[in-house]
Amino acid sequence: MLTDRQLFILQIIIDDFIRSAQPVGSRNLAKKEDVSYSPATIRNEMADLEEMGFLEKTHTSSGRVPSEKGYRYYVDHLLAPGSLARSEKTAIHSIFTDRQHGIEKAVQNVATILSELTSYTSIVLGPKFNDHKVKNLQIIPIDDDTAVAIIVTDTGHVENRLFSLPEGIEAADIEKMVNILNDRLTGLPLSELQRKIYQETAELMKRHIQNYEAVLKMFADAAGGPELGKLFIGGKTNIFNQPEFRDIEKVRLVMDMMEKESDIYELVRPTEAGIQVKIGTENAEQAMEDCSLITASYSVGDEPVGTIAILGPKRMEYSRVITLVDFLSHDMTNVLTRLYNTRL
Amino acid sequence: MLTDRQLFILQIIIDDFIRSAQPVGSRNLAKKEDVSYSPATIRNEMADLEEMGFLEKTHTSSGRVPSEKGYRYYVDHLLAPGSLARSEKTAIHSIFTDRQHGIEKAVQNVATILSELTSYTSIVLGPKFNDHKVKNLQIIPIDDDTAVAIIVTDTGHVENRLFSLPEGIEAADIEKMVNILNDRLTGLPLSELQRKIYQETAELMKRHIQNYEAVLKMFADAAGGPELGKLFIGGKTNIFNQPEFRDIEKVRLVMDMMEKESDIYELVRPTEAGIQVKIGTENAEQAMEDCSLITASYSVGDEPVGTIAILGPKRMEYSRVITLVDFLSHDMTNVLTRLYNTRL
DNA sequence: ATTTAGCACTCGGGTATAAAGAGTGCTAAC
DNA sequence: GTTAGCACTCTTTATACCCGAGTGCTAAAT
Repeated sequence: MLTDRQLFILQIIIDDFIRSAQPVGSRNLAKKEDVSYSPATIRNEMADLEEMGFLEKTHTSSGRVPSEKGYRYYVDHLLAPGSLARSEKTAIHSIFTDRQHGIEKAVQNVATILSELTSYTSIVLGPKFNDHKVKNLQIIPIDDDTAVAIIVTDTGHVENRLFSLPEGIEAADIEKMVNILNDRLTGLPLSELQRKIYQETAELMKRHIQNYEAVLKMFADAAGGPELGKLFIGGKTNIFNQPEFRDIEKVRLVMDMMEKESDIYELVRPTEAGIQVKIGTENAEQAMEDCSLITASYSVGDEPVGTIAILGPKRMEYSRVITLVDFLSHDMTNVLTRLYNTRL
Repeated sequence: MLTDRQLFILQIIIDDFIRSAQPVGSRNLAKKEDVSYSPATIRNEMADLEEMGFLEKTHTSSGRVPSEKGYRYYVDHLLAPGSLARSEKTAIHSIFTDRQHGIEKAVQNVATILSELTSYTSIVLGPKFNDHKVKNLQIIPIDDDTAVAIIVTDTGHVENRLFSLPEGIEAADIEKMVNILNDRLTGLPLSELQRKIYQETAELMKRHIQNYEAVLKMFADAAGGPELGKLFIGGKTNIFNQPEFRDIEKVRLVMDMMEKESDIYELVRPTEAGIQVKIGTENAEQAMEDCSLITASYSVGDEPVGTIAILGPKRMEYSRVITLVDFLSHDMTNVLTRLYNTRL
């Protein structure tokens, strides 16, 4: 449906626009060394490409600019697979060498480095802990009517929550409870914890502890943690560098969205595995109209547990970013899988 | 040094400029009902005020704009003490009624509500936990060479850190250690924890546990927590509403700063008690040139533990914000002091 | 049947000019 | 001491103008 020459011209136009942010005209295009057609020929092809919806004009006599459909086609069919510089690879690997600070810090670093490497905004959805298994449970009484529930997972992650103690509960009873809980629940994945608390321990507790129900209920409530991981965003202000965001209203739209965690979750919520590219209005979010989002999930074993994403202008360096995000997501998958399996 | 009339005029000019963001001219000023001088008189006074450095012109024949010195004088001498609307007071009190979610959530709410109430940007430096006392210590081994250190304070705050276990340590030894640690360190303020760990427990451990030193060292390292509380920022994008920040470069400067935690810490690091107003270049930070910052510390008992702050344009509603910040900081002090004391 | 050269036309951006509006400073009168 | 009057300044807005980059179309060249 598109001739080779049309493909070639479309590609050059988009490549050029991505670099320059300027509408590209037939004259300048013809001047490039690897282009051997006359401006007039190019104009004709451009007119056809526009008619088919791949290009647009900003006004009647301006050069051409890729349309959303144009970008889509470019991403789906024309992308030259890029490769990473050695320095980029080492930068990425270095994130995970220092393991001592725990997963959170590492994920934070991923966000920072991604945004620095791309000079776009990075979003990293930290791993969810549903699959991680309970290593240890504690109930630490704070005063007469409050206690802290602590859950340690086999990955070294610690969840804690305050909860109310019913009146008249005894320290000895709490100790007994903790023993029973640990005995029965250690090794369970967090996702099943809440469901199994009653099932596994109620019977036993009934026998040994009076008034156990109220405590157990509070503890079970506290155990119902967040389903998703934490969000990290790097390079929030990088959008200011983009010439098409000289307009303060546009910047504001994007900035406002970035402050609203729920919107960002919606954007990067893991859906399918692999790399996804959402261009402009392909994103549900209104504020993303002039932006594109490239997401990749990373996994532990075969289970996707989080997402890394790059948010940039529609005029994004798709090739570079896709290569980078792909590489990094695999790297994260490897590291996390190894980390997790050694602790099984 | 300033006549009453000059004070009066200065005040009206600043009030007006804060409202309108427009340079104010003699003609318009004279039209106000409570002004009974002719434009010419006002012009003379304005010229004097300018000569003294309280006012500035944006160009030779523009109206006057307050200088930094003008704002300073206004804040120090001319501020009409404002009062809060009932709705504002209830909004503030409501932050602390729901205590179940712990201090972090409450502080987060403070930031959000502050920014909504003022439509400026709010910064809240969460309480530091130095004074909070150790309630319970745990060491949970994760695998052969890693463990999590957990510190629970009497306020229900939980600190946790991953650390390396030396080789060949036994589970039984760890249990003994935890017992000794709890026995000796419970009740100590966090700030002294690290220092006292050796002092209080080394002797005892030497007697019962072999190879205790390596573990103790790691644990002591992990206990050295952050000195300051967490930062919360609300309404980051509110600056976009200010007409003097139509300029994308100015916005960027401020936004960049807000992404840099260390800069913000520097800005709101608690210094003296009470309310402080820093206008424009009175702030060390370059990016604050066109902004003002109003800070107030809040305390537990007599000890300041954190800061709340409002960051806005130099043309800020000083009166309103000061009243609000003052009220809120006292409210927080009361709530936290009560909370803390019941748990002593 | 393509491809290309040539040309008329369009539009945005930059510059010059003019007029309007808001404001000042100064002088002289009140 | 206060104020009216006036000349002057500077910004803003509007208008006209030209230039450059680009297009679309037609006709010639390949």
